[in-house]
Amino acid sequence: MKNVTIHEIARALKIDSSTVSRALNNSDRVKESTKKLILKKAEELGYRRNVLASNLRKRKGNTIGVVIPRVSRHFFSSAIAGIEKVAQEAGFNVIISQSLEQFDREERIVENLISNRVDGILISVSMETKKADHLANCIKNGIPFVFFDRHLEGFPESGRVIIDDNFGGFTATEHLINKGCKRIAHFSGPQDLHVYKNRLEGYKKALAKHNLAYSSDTPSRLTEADGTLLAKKILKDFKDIDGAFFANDISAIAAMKYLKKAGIRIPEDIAIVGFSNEPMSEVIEPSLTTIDQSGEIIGKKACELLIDNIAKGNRVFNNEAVVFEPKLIERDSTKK
Amino acid sequence: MKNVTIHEIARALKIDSSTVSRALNNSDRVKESTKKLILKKAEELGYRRNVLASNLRKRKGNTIGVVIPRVSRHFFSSAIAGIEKVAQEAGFNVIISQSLEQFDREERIVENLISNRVDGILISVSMETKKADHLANCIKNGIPFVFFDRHLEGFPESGRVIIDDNFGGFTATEHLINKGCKRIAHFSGPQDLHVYKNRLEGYKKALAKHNLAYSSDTPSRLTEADGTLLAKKILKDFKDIDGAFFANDISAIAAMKYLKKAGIRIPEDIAIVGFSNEPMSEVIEPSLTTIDQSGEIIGKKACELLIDNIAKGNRVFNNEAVVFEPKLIERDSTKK
DNA sequence: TTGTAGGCGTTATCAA
DNA sequence: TTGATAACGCCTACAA
Repeated sequence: MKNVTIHEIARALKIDSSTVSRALNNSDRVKESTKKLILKKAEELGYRRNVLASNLRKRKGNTIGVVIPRVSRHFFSSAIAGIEKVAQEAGFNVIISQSLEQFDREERIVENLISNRVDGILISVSMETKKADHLANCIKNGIPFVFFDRHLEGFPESGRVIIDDNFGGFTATEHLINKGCKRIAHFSGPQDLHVYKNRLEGYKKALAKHNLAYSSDTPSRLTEADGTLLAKKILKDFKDIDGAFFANDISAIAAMKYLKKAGIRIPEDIAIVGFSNEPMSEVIEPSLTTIDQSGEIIGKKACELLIDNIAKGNRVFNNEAVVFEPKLIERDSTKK
Repeated sequence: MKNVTIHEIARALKIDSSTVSRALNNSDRVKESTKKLILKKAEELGYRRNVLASNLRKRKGNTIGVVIPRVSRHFFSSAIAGIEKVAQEAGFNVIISQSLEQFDREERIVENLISNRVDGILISVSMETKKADHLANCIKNGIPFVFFDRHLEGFPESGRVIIDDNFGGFTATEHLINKGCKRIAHFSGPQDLHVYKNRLEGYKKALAKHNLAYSSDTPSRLTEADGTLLAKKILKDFKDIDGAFFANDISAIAAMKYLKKAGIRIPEDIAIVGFSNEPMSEVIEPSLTTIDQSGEIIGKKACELLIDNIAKGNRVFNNEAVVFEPKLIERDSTKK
């Protein structure tokens, strides 16, 4: 399986490979006529630049690594869409990997990206991530990264693009209050992640503002199974609530399914608000009131910031914290 | 930003870099004691193998490229899960790219993968894909690929892992017939793709078997918007149908939403069957009867086949066509 | 068990 | 405008 190289083109044309290289890179230091000749011969021989060799020589590969919990979550797949758009325009390739919410997977992925000499990393950390040695490694290796959505503290070098989860939690909760709910429960996620901690804070703030009692369960991982479990708990331990704010849609929807089967009327008995605006939330009945995070915009912005930092050649990092304001999407699960 | 190389380790230890290389590759042709020494020094210096250089030298990169229409479709994200599992065990990296159903994107992606010298490609083609020059290019460059789900004809070199869409279409349609439907419409996808053509064939076969009349619309791309459009057409041109088989869940669900608003009762007025078993199909009311494609199993099998072919060093390709039988998931949208 | 030497395919620097 | 040469970092015959 012989691969055509610049040397073969050079040999065929009886010129030097360095000239071929220049021509293929469209340098202006090569005569137009020979350039044409070279391009033609390259086409003819089916030449294809060996990106590995080129990157090795240039010590960079024009590649951005993206690390997310899972591609199947709507927020993340929209973020990817935004990232790819920006990256492509700037001539970067994108490598996507999913941690599946597992810290060890996340570690391996980041190690791998470093080893592959990516130019930068966009990351939304897993639910298990508490330490950040793997990210410290990036810095050590001169690879800039930008957090989006789920971030960690302690990285003055790196930017982050997030939403105001505190505001989101506050808005969700106050919406329930405005609808007349008096006993509102909140079901949160891992508190090591700011997104969940802040949603909880926002919830508390809204309660405090309106002088209502606090009623929250221990945080879960907010999977579908967790949602079902939480619904059972509601029927057992939170029997008197009239409103519930779930920290994501997946758990909220699973809970709704269970509660409906148990004869609880939504929103009459319990009004419900989710978080993320998964496509499913529009489909379930009653449709689920939720908070939209506009993943595509966040992805775009994060990618811009990263490319900016890559361009800066990691001298002075742009460690901006861009914060978007999430939007309440009012639907039937709170329509009283 | 100095990167630690094997040479620096060698210099620090006053030995040759080739010994270092051997030690780092855990060769048994280096004394245990020096190996220990080298590993320790490597750790100490924060050495990290330059995968680019290593791959260049070895002329292969232990990487599999995956090309799919979109990550946000349940079938594809489950397929990815299966692929990653198998790939990881075999020590391969996985690069995921989405064509977004656009042929030119798909072409670019494949070109890119070839340029990056991936060891093999797993692909499920876009709805726009009719030609396959880009894949012929893979063969020409000695890169094996395996189709999964959406495949093309004319590649005797490459295997494929698919489901029996004909059977799926037949099963879906006969299910409607068994439920008492007499006038069943089918809404298909691009006929260049075998999956949709075969689902249509299966539909026809079931009708023929039961002596029922055929009633199908021109194929669409089966997006959400298409689903809404199809629902409008049903109200206008297919007013008398009592059953509908959609070639995917996304369009079926969009249609259901519209029909419900228009006062059509499901399944009483029209029974509906989708295809793919998207998570949403379980959530909508009535829950949607559909055909499950078991993405993870397909992904796994496809990846195994590919790795098999990679191992064969593209001498004799395993061009097996593995066909899985899809399963009907009966839900409320056909419960008469 | 270790060292020597050369090359994977490109690109950058210098000289012509 | 072109050519010669070295280097990017690693691996692997071959020799010692």
